[in-house]
Amino acid sequence: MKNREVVDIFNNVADMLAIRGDQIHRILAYRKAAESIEALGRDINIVYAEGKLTDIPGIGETLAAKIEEMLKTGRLEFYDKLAREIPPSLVEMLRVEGLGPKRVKQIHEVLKVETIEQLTAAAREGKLRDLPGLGAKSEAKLLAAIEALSRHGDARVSLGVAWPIARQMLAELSEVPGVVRAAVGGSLRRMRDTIGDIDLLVAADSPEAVMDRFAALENVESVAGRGPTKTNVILLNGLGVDLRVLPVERWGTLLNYFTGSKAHNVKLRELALKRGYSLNEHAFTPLAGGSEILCATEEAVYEQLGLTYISPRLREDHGEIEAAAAGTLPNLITTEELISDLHMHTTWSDGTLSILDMARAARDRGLKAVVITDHSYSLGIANGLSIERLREQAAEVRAVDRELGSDIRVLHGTEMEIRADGSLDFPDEVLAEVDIVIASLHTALGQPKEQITQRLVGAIRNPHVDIIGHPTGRLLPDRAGADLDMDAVLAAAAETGSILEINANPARLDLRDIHVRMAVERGVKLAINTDAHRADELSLSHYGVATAQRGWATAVDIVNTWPVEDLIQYVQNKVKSD
DNA sequence: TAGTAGTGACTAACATTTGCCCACAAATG
Repeated sequence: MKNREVVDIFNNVADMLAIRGDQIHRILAYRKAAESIEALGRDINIVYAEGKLTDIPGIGETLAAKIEEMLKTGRLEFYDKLAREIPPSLVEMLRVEGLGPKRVKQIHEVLKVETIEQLTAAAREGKLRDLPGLGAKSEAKLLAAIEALSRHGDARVSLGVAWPIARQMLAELSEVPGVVRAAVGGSLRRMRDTIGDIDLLVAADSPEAVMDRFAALENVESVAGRGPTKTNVILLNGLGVDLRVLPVERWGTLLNYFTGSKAHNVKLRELALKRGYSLNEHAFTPLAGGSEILCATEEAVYEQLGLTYISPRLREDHGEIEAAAAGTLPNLITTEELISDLHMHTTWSDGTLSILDMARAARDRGLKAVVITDHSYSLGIANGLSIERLREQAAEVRAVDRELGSDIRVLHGTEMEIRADGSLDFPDEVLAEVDIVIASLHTALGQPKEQITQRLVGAIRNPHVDIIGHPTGRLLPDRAGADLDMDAVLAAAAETGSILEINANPARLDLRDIHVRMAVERGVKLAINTDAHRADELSLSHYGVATAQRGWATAVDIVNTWPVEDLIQYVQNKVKSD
């Protein structure tokens, strides 16, 4: 059984318990366990084999025993028993916006409705409006919500899709008279790899004008709710957008609240209570009575709590609050610190620009070094290079390097295929001729864990391979990527000094945040590369930086901050030390 | 249910807005 299945079962159990009306803390225990396993980054089977299940936050003896049962038998008796009482199809009904556990229970008990289909029929027949607490309006709203669910689902979109939309909306709201500040909040500000909805915040004294403009933006399909301080809309693409407007003197608490995460907020508010304040999005209020303490900046919010400022990228309740209290937060990598990009393509394979044009574009962006890394021949669909063409290309790269002089170093590399059988496209003597070797998986990503892990570890152990490109091969938001044993991959990289890539393309973000953090903890070096196929894709590096930040990475962890001579020295040492 | 203190009992997840019905459920971070 995989992590994902354990997570799903625990989440389903939590939903079933909620519908049944169980005690809140029991429900929370299952949710917390599911979240912890989701953020684990390691195969739960391995953690179990090590006897370390109860080391996972929120897993005690009872849940450890349940995990053991699932891993050993593939089933959970408690879940099966619960399913006989609360049909799992009722859990599906919770996905309908506007339906929570109480309503689902009520509808199930009174009308014997068990599925979304039956719910639709009941609503069409006008049976819902007679239930206490519901009316004709709720009935119509539920029908619309069911329709929306079947049209868009409740899928998340990738960061790269949400970010430009949010920027555009923000720009338009900023133009409204009276707007002092406007910002993105939520998971988008935290730069999670996928986004469930967009959260926007505005500082203004009179919200009405802002709300009007917001509701009238051209990509807005419908207004789902509107009050004096809060409006939420659905975009044409199905994405939800929330807008919150407060006066500027409350900006710090507002921004902090609306950035989240929820778990981070709850922890902060608990901390506030311990220090004698109630904290909400408006202000700190002394429990003993007295006037509010307003925070115009987030720095002031954290200071009031006795914490150093915490970057939005870290706000997941993954230890950042404790680190801020102890003053041990890392000095996170920034985009400005990147001076090289080690992975890009040209017309020699599937890129759109010549070597010279790519190098110039990189130079114009202020980079000090680039590595030209076109595909190798077994990736035929991308016009991969043969040995002969690779050698021809080397001459052109050297010429471009000379032509551009001291402004930028242009190095020759390759993005070489790791073939399905684990062999590499180029022999060692050819690899020795190029400056930087990236090895990547593009095919047969569905191989069994053992096999694909060995395939990647084999490449890591080749002394000529310097970087592993987009290690898992995932594509957001839907393709999961290779089922790698990340413990084994990181161990091999740590041992050999191999560099793992954080591919900055927002459709990849691979390595992902939790694996970046594991790599940083184990001293594995990382590279933030754009994998650009066009000039404008060189600007994607900030997504990679955000991912690195979410993994608590600092400049020393990221080889793109190093002077290029140091990097060349580093990869040459790898060959020598073999 | 987890965690803690202590081997069975107790505590623990914050604070809001909105809609719709007329007090509460749902949704938000």
